[in-house]
Amino acid sequence: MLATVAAMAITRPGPDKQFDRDQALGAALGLFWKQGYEATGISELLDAMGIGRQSMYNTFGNKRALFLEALGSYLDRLGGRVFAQLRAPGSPLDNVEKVFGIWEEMADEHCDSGCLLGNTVLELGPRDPEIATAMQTAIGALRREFANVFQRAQEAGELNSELDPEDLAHLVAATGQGAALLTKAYGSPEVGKSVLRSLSKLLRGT
Amino acid sequence: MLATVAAMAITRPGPDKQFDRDQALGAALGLFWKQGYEATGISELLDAMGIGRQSMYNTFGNKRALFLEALGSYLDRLGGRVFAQLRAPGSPLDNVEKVFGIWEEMADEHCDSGCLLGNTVLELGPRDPEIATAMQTAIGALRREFANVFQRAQEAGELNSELDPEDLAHLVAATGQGAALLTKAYGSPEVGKSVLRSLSKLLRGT
DNA sequence: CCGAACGTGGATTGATCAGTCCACATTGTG
DNA sequence: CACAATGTGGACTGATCAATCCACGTTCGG
Repeated sequence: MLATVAAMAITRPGPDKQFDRDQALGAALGLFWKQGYEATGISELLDAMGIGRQSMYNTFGNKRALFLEALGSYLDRLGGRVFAQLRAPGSPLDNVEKVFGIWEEMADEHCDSGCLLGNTVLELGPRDPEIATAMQTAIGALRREFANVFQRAQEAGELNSELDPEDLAHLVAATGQGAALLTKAYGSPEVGKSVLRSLSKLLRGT
Repeated sequence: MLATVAAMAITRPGPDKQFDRDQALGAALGLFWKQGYEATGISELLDAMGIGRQSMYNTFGNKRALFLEALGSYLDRLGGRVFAQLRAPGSPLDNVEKVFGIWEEMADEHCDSGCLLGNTVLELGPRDPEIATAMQTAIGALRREFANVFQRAQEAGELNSELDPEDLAHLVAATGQGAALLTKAYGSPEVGKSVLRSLSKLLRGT
């Protein structure tokens, strides 16, 4: 499971850790996100996390486990925002566009990192079946949520009912990934944002 | 330059190479394409190419140069087909859909490899400025060609003239990359093909 | 106040990698 | 036939990597 293990509640003897676990994990996430798994070395991670070697191994296990935790926190955080927005009351198509807004915000703040989900699919998918399966699951969850919201949009008369909600969900997932890739390719958010706005227009039927 | 250096025309003494350079390059391309640059080792390359270590270094220089040649041949081959189709006489929008057909064909034949252009952007873009620039150039050339064809489509009345051809070109480039990514994520061509067909429908105005 | 348990950091290890060295085989030339 | 030039393959090298070992400092329980 990629789900983060809940922090141990039992009090135990000995000194507490001298660093903030979540902050260290966030620093590791930033590096993995921008550089990828293999291109990020342990020493580099330790510098960014501000902790020593043994502390990292004691706390997270090994490099792969650290990466899995960082990936899980990324998916939880981003997925949480996106899913909440898609399920929010109000116009379904407006909610889709608000999700595009979240993605544009990400492009602004992380224009040279892309999307960790897509990055991981390409780098680790071919040689790590467990990660590949987890990524399929994450994409599938996103697609299902979009399919639902497109279904509601059709029922509300906001969307051409000849289109298949499942296919549109695939299209949105693919275009979102492509926008993240172009954003990283150019190191600037403008192209990716233009992509999302064009897709909005097409979905609106113009 | 990524352009392949023309084979030397001058005859020279000594024995000829005992292998087919293009075939060896193709084998290397297949591995880099599927696995990425770092995940592909020299020994693995040599096995697939069917040649010895020293032959590879004599012929291609080093791993990076071998990769650049493989990448160049990929871009030349695929770009050649796509550009020719976009410039072909006839309906501009039909030509766009025929390019989608080329991409679907690629998804069928290489469903677990994705697109080497996108793969390279994500893996090597952040730490190899020369490659990053080359990838920007390749994407830019593709985008320009699509923008031209969308312009012609609008002049022919095939496409809503309120849309910006440049933005649409970005959208198509992004969605194509996203479709390749989803194809690799699932290891099957169906999702990617559905994405391209949905995009076709939307471009046709439903 | 002492001792056990834990966190920490520097030194070390074993594996793996790209790249090189060198001896040998093969071919064309004088 | 012999020499020179080139292609080839196995052994080797130096660097880098993740991961471990071990000695030290700190904190809490009895």
